[in-house]
Amino acid sequence: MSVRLFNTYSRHLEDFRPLDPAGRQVKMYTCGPTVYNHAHIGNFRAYVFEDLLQRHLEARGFVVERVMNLTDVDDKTIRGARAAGRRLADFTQVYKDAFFHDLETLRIKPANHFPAATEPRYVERMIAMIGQLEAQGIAYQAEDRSVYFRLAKFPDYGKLAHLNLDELRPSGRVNSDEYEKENIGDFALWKAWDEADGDVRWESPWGPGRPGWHIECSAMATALLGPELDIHCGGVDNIFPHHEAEIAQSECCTGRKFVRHWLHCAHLMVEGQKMSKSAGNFYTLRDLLEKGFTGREIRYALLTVNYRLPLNFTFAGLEGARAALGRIDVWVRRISDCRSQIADAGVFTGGEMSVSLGRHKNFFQALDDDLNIAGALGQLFDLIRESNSALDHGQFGPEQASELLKLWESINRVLAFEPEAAAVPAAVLALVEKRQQARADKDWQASDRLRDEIAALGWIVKDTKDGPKLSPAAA
RNA sequence: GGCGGAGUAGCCAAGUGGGAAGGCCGAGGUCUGCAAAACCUCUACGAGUGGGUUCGACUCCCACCUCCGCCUCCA
Repeated sequence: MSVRLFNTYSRHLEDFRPLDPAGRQVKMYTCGPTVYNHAHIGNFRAYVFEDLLQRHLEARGFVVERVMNLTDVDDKTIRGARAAGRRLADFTQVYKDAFFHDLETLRIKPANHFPAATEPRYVERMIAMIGQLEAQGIAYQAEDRSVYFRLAKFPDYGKLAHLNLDELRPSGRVNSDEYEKENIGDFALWKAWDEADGDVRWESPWGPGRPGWHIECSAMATALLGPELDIHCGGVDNIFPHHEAEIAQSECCTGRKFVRHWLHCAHLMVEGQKMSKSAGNFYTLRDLLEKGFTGREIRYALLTVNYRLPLNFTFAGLEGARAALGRIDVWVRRISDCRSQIADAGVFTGGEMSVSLGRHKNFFQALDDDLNIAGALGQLFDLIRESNSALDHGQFGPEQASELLKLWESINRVLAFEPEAAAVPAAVLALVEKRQQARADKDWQASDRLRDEIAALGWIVKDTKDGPKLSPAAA
């Protein structure tokens, strides 16, 4: 079975086929952050979804080359830099660094390229593309000295969003004083400099200014991945007008179909409410880390709902994520321990790995179906229950455990849920030793006191039939 | 007004024209010095509401209600 993905353009599930004749190389572009503040969990939902997509494609044998852009010049970054009294590049660098740190916390695989809009080679390319559009009569400079895309020249505009532009009703945002444009829908390719921009300016054939937002993605995507992309992702709010504009610019410049598969993830709600600063439910990653949640717990919470459905992000959900991960942790540790044991012929009576192999296969088949993560996790938890039961009944030996761990590793390469292997301090190990002696002596008071001492050092000790097990107190 | 998405247990959530996955929480039990874990069992006679098609509808169709998104630079 092949990977099937919902394509925003066709509004249908489609078999995924990359352009590469060998069917292996995948060119993937993902819209990245505008670095004017810390990214919020809504942003990260999109990045976690894109990470799952990449990892699953890799599990299916594809080689993914991914680009994620950084928008480091626009109205918001310029405004922020001015308010902070800093140079634009210094201002955005803070948020770029924070962004990369956050990606690591959430175990998101780094893209192969993180191009920034202000890099000279990309600004040059944007100017070149605008020049090309102007030569074709598609771009024009208006009286305000900005350069616009002439929508009348691109009839396909609106097809991605399935909007009929003739029926568009003016919303409150449109009636700005942009009367210089030929058509209300024409979007900026080059924004002429004005005083509010300060020293943020590049020279161009149309005078000083800066690139429009949309051209940035077209320039960087085609520079790094070529004229045709296999996959382009973003949040649903990027569909219109950003991605429409990207299609228009790119296809007019290259004469080729820009993107084969468009994927967009739905928005996130917080505690059933729209996330907004005024509602007080606006969270960045660091807000949640300060509340004691870990990156992988947040990753789990962001990942467990299919990307096309709205996700209700709640603290109860985070607690649930913590508990579910704890269940996985215990299971992984259990089969790891089982593997490292010498087979006990008296207990081990033969395994039934066919069940587990079936679950493993089903896990990946669920993801093939437009990243059905809930279905896939259902298979994983069935696998956990079945193998736990087999362990309890002695129908499981080191060889089976070894096989099962390999299956888990391939699953974890997609989920990235495995706990960090925290090194146990020698002091804790020494206390555990002493406690074992106390238990052997049936000195329960000493045993309980030692358990408290171990807890005070941040570790929880549990007595299983295979001996004491340690785990960090805070997941 | 146009276009699109969604309503399944206390919470999250999946598949399916014919027995309603899975996770969290909860209850009982086995095990255990205790605790925890693990394991076993139980928890929606019903799927927003009302119709219709069908031998049979949570699934298909229609209407209505509610929520969410987009409608010119918010993931």
